[in-house]
Amino acid sequence: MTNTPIIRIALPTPLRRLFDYLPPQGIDYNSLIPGVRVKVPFQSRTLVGILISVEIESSVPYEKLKPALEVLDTQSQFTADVYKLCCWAADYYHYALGEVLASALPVLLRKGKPPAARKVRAAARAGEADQPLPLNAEQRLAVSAVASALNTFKVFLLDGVTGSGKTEVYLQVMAENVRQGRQILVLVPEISLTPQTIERFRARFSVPVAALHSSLSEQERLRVWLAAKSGEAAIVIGTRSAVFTPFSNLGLIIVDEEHDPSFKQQDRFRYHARDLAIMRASYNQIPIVLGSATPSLESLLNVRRDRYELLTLPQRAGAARLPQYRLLDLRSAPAEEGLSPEMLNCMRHHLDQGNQVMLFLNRRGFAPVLYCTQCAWISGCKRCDARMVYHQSPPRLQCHHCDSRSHIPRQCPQCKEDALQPVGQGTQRVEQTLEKHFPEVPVIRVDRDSTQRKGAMESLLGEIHSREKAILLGTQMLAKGHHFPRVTLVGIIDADNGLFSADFRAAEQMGQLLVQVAGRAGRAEKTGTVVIQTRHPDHPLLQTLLREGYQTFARKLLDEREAAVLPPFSYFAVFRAEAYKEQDAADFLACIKDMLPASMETVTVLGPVPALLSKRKGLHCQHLLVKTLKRSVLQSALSGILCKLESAAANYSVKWMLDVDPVEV
DNA sequence: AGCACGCCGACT
DNA sequence: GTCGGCGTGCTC
Repeated sequence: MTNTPIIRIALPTPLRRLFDYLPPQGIDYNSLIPGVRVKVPFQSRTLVGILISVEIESSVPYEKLKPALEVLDTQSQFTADVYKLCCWAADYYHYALGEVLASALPVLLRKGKPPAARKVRAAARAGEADQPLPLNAEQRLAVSAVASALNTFKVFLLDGVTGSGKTEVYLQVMAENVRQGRQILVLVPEISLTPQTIERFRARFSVPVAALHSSLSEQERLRVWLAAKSGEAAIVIGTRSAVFTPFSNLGLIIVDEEHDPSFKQQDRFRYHARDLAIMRASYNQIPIVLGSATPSLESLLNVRRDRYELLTLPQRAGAARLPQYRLLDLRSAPAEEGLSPEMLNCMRHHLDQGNQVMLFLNRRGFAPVLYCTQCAWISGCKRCDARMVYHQSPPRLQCHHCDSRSHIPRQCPQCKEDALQPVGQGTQRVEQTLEKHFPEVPVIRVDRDSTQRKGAMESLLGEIHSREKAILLGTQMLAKGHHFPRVTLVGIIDADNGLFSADFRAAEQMGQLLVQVAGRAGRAEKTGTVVIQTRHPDHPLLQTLLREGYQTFARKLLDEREAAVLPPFSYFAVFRAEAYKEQDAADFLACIKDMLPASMETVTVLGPVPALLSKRKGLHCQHLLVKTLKRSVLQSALSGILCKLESAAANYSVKWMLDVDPVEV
């Protein structure tokens, strides 16, 4: 027996347990505070872990305990709420606590760098803050509802279409919070954190506004993190990982475009930033506002169950009218290169009046596949279960899943005939068609290929704003977050993808996309038109969306989900396994299936089945779906098997991951 | 997940 | 004789 204390450390490793160490030699035991970073030897490596607790004894034999190398901090790196949030998330998403804690820290701190950043001169604020805009009755109601809940935990769903003045509601609620000297966290989807957005917030407030986005250097990121922790930054705007930013005095959280799937992290630690933000608000007893023109079905159900308070904004502020929808039946009017004659006429009409037209097609490249008309060969990817996309400039075949590229064959690789044809439409091909039809109008293409270069997006946006007439053509990156006041016509080139899909969320996402895209049309007092090309103009969901609007559409979808017992009326988790041999992945998942409580009739297990994209980068991917009617049953069923899983995985050569509340199945 | 240890093939 | 292939096993 010894009276040396033991320190329990969470390490950034996928092993779901804590590790015990002896304190560093000669250290003052008073400096062993939970939450400090500790440098420790771990097998042959040195890792930076987080001190969780100080213990009197360890279940590990004393002679196996190694002394830690160094305590790196004098105070915890975690505020109480963030620490609690990490513990909750590690449990809920069944992810190793050490990795969750590490992911909540800026990279420089994870690596063991000192918690300090070079000071920079605070940006000089030019002139007075912008004045608040006058509010309509519903906006005033929304502002006062949130303002009266300051200092209590309450979730608000702010349902307001584009142009209804949602941002103004945020700004005025924030202003009230700023007056009380409390900090604000604003979460936005990746795509909408543009310099314009940040500028709008900066212009309104005379307090420091910091932004956390992907193009910051690690040094800058640490600086913002420290400024928030010290209370110096009054407002932090950031994408999903900003939900872990420490604050000294957080008073309000806003999640803009709460339905956006980019709030769910899709690799490693698969958390949902909106859901974590709600937990965080409850820990702090503060209000949280979820805003969207197209709320998620999850949030709508929470409104229905009186967990959230719904705040609705009227259709559109001022004189601007809702866009008019038109369906074009592609079966009766054959499209030339993807564009039906009626679509072209409509475009001509709007362009002749000096307006802009926006066309939306969710496929980049020239054509989605190269096809041999002689022997039916298609350009498949060798490493993926997907097709190589035909790109024209620069000419190549390219897989959009593994990025492998090849030259375009002149003759069919299979039958050697000269009969190859690019089939279907991508943005590059539509661009070419448009240039033929409208030689006098500039076509501005916005997709991943045209915005790859740093600053390319900004210059394309600049061009759009400087032009009168123009055709904007793009993938969904064009649909989100940008404002184009001159656009009066929006064309959807193919709406059918969302109508018939294996993923039960496809219809919800299609509806959200159509409404969001439509919201881009007809601002600035010009009436907008939305033209939708489809082969299924009678589809009931499409009809409901266009005739009765998103709310009714969403209600019908919710009813369908309830009838089919799909989320949010049930709870999903998916085990994904990848292996070079398909059988290995399937066997491993079958082994998990056997571990799940078979007797429990409230747990349904489906699979293993090949994933939608069954082969990626040469790896075969299989899924196992676990579904329960009660959240707590899912939680305990998963907890029960995860500890056994670590050792089992080694017996199969598989890479596996667990996705709780998956956004795609 | 890493990373070391371990036991069998073609290289200066 | 050694460099190095990735199978197996462990991390306080």
